[in-house]
Amino acid sequence: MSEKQPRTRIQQKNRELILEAALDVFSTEGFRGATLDQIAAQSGLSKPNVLYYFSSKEAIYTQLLSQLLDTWLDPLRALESDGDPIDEIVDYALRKLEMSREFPRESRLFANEIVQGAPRILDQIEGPLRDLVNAKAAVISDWSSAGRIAPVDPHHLIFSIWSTTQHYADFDVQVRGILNPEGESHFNDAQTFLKLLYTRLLSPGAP
Amino acid sequence: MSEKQPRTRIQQKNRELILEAALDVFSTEGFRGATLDQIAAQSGLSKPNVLYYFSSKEAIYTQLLSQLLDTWLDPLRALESDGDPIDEIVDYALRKLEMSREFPRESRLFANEIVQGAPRILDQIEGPLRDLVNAKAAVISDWSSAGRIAPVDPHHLIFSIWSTTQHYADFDVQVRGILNPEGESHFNDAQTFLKLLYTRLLSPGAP
DNA sequence: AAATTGTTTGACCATTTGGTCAGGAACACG
DNA sequence: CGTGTTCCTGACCAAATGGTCAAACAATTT
Repeated sequence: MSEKQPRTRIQQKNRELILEAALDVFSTEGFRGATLDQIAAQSGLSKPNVLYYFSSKEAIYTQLLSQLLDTWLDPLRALESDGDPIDEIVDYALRKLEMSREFPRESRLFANEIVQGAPRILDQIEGPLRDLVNAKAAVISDWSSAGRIAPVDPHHLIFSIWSTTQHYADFDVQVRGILNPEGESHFNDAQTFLKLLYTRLLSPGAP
Repeated sequence: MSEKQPRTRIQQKNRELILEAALDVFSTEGFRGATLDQIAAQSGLSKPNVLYYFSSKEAIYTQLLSQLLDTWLDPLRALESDGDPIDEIVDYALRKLEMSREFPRESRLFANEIVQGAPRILDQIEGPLRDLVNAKAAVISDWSSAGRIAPVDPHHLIFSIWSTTQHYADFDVQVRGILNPEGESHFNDAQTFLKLLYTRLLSPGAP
């Protein structure tokens, strides 16, 4: 299913060039909106040359997408049932926020795909992603019924972590437009805020 | 700047038909990804006829966008400094969630535009939106320093409300893919969760 | 150096796309 | 009814787009 793996240095290098350029383009234009000419220009290669390394526009896109999905879930995988529940969840949120800071293009690529109906990733969502989420939701659920954190719906907790953290990558323009200063200090404020948000939510207390 | 207003019933009706169809198409494909043929087909009119009512693809899009932005901020406008602070904020979040349930296409249209860099709405964001947010942030800030709610960064509070609520419209496919049941009951669960989230965050207590 | 294999390109193609236009059909109204 | 206005369409166009291909160019191997 995936593209044949590189045999020469040139192949290695040019594939990376293309994927890098394609990430730029797809993440800001979506699949349909992106053009091979843009990707070619951005990567410094000619269009036929791009198609020498990838069989089609779609091949580049799905390659990017499948590469991405795996890394994307690492922060959630790292949530362990051993540690302190609140720390684990807060840390998960902060790790996710960090990914938004480090890899905003990847986040936007994903956002574009999902907003537009996830036409070429739906099975990944209903398969592996769903399983992972259910597993971790079970862990949280256990913490909850053991009284170690305040009761919450674990699925919606996870959704809220996704949305609040990805927001800083996906809606970056909006965030910047409202907090006019150019500085990136708002990521620190976001960190503080999220720590607060989930600590207060989960600290045992009210029903 | 806006299209001349309708003079006949036919104009009225067909404009609405077009905008309705265009909302469908633009919200799932983004501006570049959408085509006039799709909009024409969806609206049941011929392509030249669509262009009889709107001067260009872009004209349809910007019309939709400017119409939208106004209604979109109503829930925030309704946040009053009079009422009980926590109720006001929780109610705001619930109103916003309700909009995600009622107008998911509008939410997705907006999401597409922002994710792709807000090329034709940036000034609206840096202008009116920014002003409104700052005004309401000031209100929240006052509540905060009066000790009526626990201290929080008001801007990031607002961002978190936007993201958590819009998530249910914009990432609908993902949400459904994970909570496999077809039923829409998850909106009720979301409501409960958000009520909890913001009540716990804002109830005076911890630093 | 010749032969083989891998890389790059200019020219080309079919289709799609946003948009135009001349004229016809439907409607309004005196 | 007739005449002006609004509405609608088929035919058309130029540009953009995804993709192909034969041939030129480099690298590598023998």
